[in-house]
Amino acid sequence: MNIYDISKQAGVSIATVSRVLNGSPKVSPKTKEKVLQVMEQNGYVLNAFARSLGLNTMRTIGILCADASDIYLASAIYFLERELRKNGYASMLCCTGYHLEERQQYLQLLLSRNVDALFLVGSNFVEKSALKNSYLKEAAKKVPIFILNGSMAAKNIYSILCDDRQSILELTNSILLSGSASPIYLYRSLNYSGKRKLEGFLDACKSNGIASPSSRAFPCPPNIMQASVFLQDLADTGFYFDACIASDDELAVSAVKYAQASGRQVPGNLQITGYNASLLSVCSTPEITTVDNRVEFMCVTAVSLLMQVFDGKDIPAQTMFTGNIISRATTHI
Amino acid sequence: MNIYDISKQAGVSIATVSRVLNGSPKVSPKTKEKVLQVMEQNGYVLNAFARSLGLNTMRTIGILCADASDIYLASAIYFLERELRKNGYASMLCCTGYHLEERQQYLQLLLSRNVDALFLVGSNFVEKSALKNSYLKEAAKKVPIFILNGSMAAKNIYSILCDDRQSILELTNSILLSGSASPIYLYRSLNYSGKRKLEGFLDACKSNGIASPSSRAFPCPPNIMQASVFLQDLADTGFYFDACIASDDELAVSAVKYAQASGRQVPGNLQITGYNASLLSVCSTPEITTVDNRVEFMCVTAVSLLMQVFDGKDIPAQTMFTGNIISRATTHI
DNA sequence: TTGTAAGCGTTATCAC
DNA sequence: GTGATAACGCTTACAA
Repeated sequence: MNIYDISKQAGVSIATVSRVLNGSPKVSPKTKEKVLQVMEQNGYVLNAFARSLGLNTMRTIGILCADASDIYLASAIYFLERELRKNGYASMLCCTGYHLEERQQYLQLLLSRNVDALFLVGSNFVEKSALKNSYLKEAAKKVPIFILNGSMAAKNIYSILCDDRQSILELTNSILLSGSASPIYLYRSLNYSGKRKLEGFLDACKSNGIASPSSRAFPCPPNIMQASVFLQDLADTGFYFDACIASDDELAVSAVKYAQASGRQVPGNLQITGYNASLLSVCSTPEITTVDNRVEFMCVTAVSLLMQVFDGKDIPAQTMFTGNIISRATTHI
Repeated sequence: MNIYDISKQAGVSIATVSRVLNGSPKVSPKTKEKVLQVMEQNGYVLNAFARSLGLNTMRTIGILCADASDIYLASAIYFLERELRKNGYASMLCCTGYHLEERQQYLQLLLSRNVDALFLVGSNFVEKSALKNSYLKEAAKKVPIFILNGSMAAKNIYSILCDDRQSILELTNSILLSGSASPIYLYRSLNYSGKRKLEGFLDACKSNGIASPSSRAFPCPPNIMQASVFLQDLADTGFYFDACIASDDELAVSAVKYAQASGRQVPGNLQITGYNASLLSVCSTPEITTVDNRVEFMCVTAVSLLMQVFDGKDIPAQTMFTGNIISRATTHI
């Protein structure tokens, strides 16, 4: 059942059928009615492939992320998909893992499906070496690329991100102001966002006269228990700290677990903060002070910017917004 | 740049170019070499739309779920996408929310994109009334449908799920055996999986001589704090319970929070269990005893079954597997 | 307001 | 092995 069949039965040309299909105003109500009726009767469905071939678009956007099961990335995917759908675009999802080679390969997979644009969610997509990023620049020649929560300067590549440096800076300042004098910073990776957060911590320490701040920043093992043990070991070496600024909520949970296991009072003699305002931050007891980096806002904005690009408008290469500190029970702030 | 251009430059016909493109063995090495060289020189890329039109498939699978930010659904999406990609299929994601109307609408969206099959993740897709499920049967006439963690009998619809009833039954039995005499069951919704879990609880209570078990099952408010307050209120009415069997980890976290707020010892005079073996179950302190319902296994199996369907093989309409109780610190088991 | 006809870039079926 | 040529089902000038 295609538009030829419909056109015959309705006694019109295929062009008219197509016009009805695309809601053209240049069809008489009567004709339109008739055509729709015939379509209805025959359970006609439009062939997306044929339409795509003509229009050279399938109104589909590719979403790349390292791991859709990550609680933060998952929420970003959710919001992106919702906004895209509102605008009539479908979402093609691809989880790349954390290796450059796979990222390149899966990006090709999406491009080969002729997506109209790409969203890269998470700052791990931007490598330090320009050479390793060249595949992105190459891809950007075909479709606009949006990097969410990461940044990279190149033609047809747009970045949108929370000012993580500023958030951690303010958070650390508040923690120091509220009585802590020996903060430590805990992180997992130093991708773009990771580096910015670390900068925020270091800068806050410096401006508050904390000695050798970089010796107070620690890379932590990935899982909750391991990270908790790591802190216990650190404390056992005699290294003193009275505040843990964690780069994400999961790491903050580890700190809470460490505190509970070693009998330290939170926030009494150990303040703890997380990042992302995820469900994890309220699952722990006490509930964790964290930073809302406005995933929903980021996604809504990103989609809105994409639509502007499609409309041929000129948009800024980078859009940065501020986060919001959510004070809870693990701090005095 | 299309195959006509290539064929001209290479001095062959478009059919030969197409054969090279599709790795047909019926091309002489020399010709193949030449064609590939011309393609390379011109940076030729195949047009996915045209190919799809010819083949009538784009090797794309639609994944429908209520909410991709849900920690359980997110992991399912992750595993599904990974497995599909391994088999050369892309994934189109659509989050439907929890309303029937939207589910129908978004299912149409995916069908209109000509996906080759549909995965419905979560038992909320199956309605109680057969009439409300008719849209699924209709869709199944076009493409095979897989329901993950739910069940429905119809042609071209396949179900794959964990035996949640059995898991909760065993869990409840163990809890009762370990000393609790007044268990309560906490749940959020009574979709297919929800009903099965409740049955497991009720059956276990009956076989252990617990009086009027159905008066011991409670629907809870959605968010963590509200559910915790709900339990406090319940206790305040004088209703006694010494074990909380929760239908998911988040609800179990609420129970832990209630216990901590009201000074009850866990598991001393209150045992608590969750479900899903999610990150939430280890974020809480004490870590929560839970059921691993094997999301990864479910997804890997589902994709494998789909590939068998594509191969024209006959597969069972329903596949059910057992869960695995993970004993942690909130129980005596 | 409607119709004709030329694309869109492949794959598939023949014949040679 | 290779080449013509007909689908595939739609959009869209251009004509009427």
